[in-house]
Amino acid sequence: VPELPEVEVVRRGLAEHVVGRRVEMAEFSGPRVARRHLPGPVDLADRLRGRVVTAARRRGKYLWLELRDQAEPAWSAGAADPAPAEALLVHLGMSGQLLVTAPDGPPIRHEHARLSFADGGTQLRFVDQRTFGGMAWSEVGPDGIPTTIAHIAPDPFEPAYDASSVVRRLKVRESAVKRALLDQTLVSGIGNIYADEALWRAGVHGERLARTLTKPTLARILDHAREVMSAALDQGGTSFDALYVNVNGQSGYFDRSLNAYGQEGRECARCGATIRREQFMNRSSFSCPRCQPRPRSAAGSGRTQGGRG
DNA sequence: CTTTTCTCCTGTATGC
DNA sequence: TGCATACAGGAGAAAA
Repeated sequence: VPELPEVEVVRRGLAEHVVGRRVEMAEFSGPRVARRHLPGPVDLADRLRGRVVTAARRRGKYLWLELRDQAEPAWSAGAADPAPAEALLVHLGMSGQLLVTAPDGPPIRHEHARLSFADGGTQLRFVDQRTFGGMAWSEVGPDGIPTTIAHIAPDPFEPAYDASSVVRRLKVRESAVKRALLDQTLVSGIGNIYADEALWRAGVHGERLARTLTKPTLARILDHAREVMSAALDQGGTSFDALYVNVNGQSGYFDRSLNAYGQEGRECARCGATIRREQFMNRSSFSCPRCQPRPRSAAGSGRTQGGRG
């Protein structure tokens, strides 16, 4: 499941293998992969053809290829402001992969999009088993962010990220703190795995109401989220090779030293208690029963009681 | 307006 | 062995 660190690994791969190249042709398997692009896949392909990829950028779990008409910045000659860029926006969803492959190979299973380049070199393919991910075209706003994801908050690694502002918004949230951490309009990049890890590190149960936690505690949770994602990114850089922009959320990164997520039945690394698994927001949550005691009253609402043994 | 639930999808694991 | 079911879950639409 690609969260911020995994998406960043992909972005780096794109920066290395795709930036600077001119798109010769884009092909899409059908409307679903381009469902966020309302004019449809044919229009999307038209918008990509002939454009030069000038950058690979990311906010949270979204990434995008910046598109311009030429590689050389027109403004370097000393004219006016640069023309606003456009972007091919990509979200990997749960199972999306961007793969750099040899040109003109046979379709990969679940391949939904393919970009070929004018240099005749490697191709970029979007492969997604569950097709929760997708691609869309977007203008880029004056802040450098595609306008279609203007509602996505800065992630903890951006200069625009303001932790104290996030804490203030958490302080008035009428919902469980884990639900808030997963809200990409509050802070982006955190998914189920790193939310559980951050809460474990902070020693806070995810179903506690956000507004009942102190500001220092909320700040600590956010700091832990950034730190655990940073550590994961350090480890994730390895599973990469020349022709393979790895997105393989499965094998490559599962060596991550997780303390809570997926650790049901194992000993808590801090206190030795047995890590438990509970259902929350119809998802699995993992926590330490001793380090992260449940709130007294049901905080998150919804179906919170674990139904699995 | 804020918050919660529902829906999309398919490979893998588990149960009877 | 075979078939049915649970599960993984990000994000936006829809509902409350």
